Amino acid sequence: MSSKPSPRRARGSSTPATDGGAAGVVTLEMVAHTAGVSPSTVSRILNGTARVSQAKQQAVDAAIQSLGFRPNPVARGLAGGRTLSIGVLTQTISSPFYGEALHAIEDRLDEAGYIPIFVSGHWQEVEERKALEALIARRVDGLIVLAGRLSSRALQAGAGHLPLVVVGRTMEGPRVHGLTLDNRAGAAMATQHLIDCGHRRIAHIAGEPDHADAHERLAGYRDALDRAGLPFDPALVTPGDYTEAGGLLAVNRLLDAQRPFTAIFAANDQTAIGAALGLYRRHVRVPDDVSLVGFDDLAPARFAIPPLTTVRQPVYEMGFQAAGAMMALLRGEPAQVALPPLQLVPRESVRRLQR
Amino acid sequence: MSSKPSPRRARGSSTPATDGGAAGVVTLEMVAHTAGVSPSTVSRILNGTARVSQAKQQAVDAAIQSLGFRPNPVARGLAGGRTLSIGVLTQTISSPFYGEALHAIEDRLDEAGYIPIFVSGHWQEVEERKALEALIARRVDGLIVLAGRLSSRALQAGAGHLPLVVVGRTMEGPRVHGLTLDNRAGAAMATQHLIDCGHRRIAHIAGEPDHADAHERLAGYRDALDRAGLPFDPALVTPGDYTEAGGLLAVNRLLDAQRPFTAIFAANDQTAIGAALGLYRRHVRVPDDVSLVGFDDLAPARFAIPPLTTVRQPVYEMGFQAAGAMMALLRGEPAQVALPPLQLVPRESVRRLQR
DNA sequence: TTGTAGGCGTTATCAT
DNA sequence: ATGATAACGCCTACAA
Repeated sequence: MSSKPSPRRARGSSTPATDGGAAGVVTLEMVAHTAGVSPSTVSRILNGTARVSQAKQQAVDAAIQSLGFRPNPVARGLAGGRTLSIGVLTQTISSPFYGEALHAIEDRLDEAGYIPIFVSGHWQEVEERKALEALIARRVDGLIVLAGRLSSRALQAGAGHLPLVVVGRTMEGPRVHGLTLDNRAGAAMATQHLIDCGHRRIAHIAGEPDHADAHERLAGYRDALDRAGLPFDPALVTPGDYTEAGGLLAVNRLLDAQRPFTAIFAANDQTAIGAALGLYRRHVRVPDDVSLVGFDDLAPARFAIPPLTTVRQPVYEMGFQAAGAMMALLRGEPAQVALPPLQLVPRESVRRLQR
Repeated sequence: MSSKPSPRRARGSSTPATDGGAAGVVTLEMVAHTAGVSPSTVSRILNGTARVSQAKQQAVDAAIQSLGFRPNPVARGLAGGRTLSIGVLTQTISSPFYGEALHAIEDRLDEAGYIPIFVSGHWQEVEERKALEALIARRVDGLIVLAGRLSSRALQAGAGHLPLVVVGRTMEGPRVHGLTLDNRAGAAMATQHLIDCGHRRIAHIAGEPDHADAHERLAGYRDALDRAGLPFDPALVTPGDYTEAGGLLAVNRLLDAQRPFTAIFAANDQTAIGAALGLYRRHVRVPDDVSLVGFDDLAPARFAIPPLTTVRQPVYEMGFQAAGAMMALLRGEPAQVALPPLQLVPRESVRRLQR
């Protein structure tokens, strides 16, 4: 004989419950019951896994409505292996730069019924690795990585079999996709703009030394100089770290070096804004005395004093496309992405030199 | 007789696997097996649910190590009802203001082994409600809400039995906690500073009309005026919307009104920065012609030109404390939070008037 | 202290 | 097309 130990909770109890639908208690099984079908049928309807008769379809739909049923993603994750969640490894959740990308990822994923799970790596390998593990333990269905220090190999290994989309890096593979922007061309564009305005002695405040894009931007700066037949003067290049404070320090070094220049191309907007403050402190006027160009076109650039001429990076678009690429990978399709090109946004921080 | 249909996947197979620990395949059952104990024992050790003998303790620890076992949160969520995740309803993931709070929440939660799940409400009731539902469907263990439009009642109802921490609102209850800052006092502080510097005709650019804190800041502004025996001139108060663009527009209105003023207290930093640009455009110098004070002390304030005098809101701290309060609620303890007070941060946008 | 067994809410396989 | 039924990986009431 089968003695049935009291279950932990009465299940599928026939209490229709007057509770109007307090979240969380309505199960698929209850839906099946009130619709007079089997749980499998309900599941099929929910997932479109197979065709079902009109009659049952309707009955189930009705039951779902009246009971206010919401499938439990946790149970789904366990049973089906899909959690409808995508892990997003970012560097700082509050980054002015990536914030917009996160926003976009959220928007795009939401469209598809997915939810992003954000974790921060803080630009540190160990943390990034930990974060990746946490995500995988959470059984995310895919991984989107925004920049970071982890090597591509480590990422691939870390992701295992999960589809992977990496922003800011070129990667290709069956379940892997990388999205990049042409930093070098963008930097050349910025520099060229200064040259077009008659500047000949153009300084550059570089980015964080071990970010690949910092090197690319420096290369773009040199490209433009070369193309214009202008000499490259190492004394006019000084390191920054992509922060305002770094820009401030850098511009002081530049000024102290006594090497004349009429314009500065900063590796990003934050650096440019810091530089602008540095110039202000030393009573060097922008753009009257020195012209300034940034890179990124974050919100603060538009309201800087004076408004900052910069190179627009389609950050939101990048996030959106990254998420889109992930959805494609998940469907087993190749990821097709077309990012809008970088664009120069002329504002008021550059002066055209008289001659 | 019982015919056993082939299971979906071989389970607890005795294959030790040379895979060194490819994430996700090692189950608690396998740990139990290699440690020579029952699964419940392993579970108990993992959760500290009961005392176990030293010997088994060691054996299990060893097994966990060697197998590289990581408990599956999804399964845990299903079985135990705890997902070790906290839902965080924010308004915009890329908000310069809440970004820092999110960062803090992440930090604090991480300490406790929890993970935040961020969703955005975009300041819209319907979205906020949807977001809340999504979080609950995901079986988060608690809810942290950052501002928003949802009424406290709706929040309470939406959260159901889940512990709830709300930032920017006063709420109390057994499983509910609200964190607030004294916006009114902060605004009074800012205004008082201007008064102390000799300003008598002080304009105010208000915040988003239907944010409670906008009203509080306006009230604080009036408080200071009253205390100093200065008249309140409605013509010197104009609405803003907490954005730079709003500040720009507002300052134009102020200037066009031809009503003299020597200082502006803006409802937040973004507004102040927009106002600064507006003044710059009209060739009104800050602080020489007009002094300017903001509110929040976000990063851009420090590098504005000139650096903005403002009232520091401990945003990071708020996020940190909110998460801490949640952890307390989860332990069944009352939430104790002590936020640092608001502080005036004098920088360079205020001029002391000669007399 | 430890083990056994049933259950969490779904999905997927097999059979009809 | 539909229904049983086992399984996903873990937790916990109960028994020992």
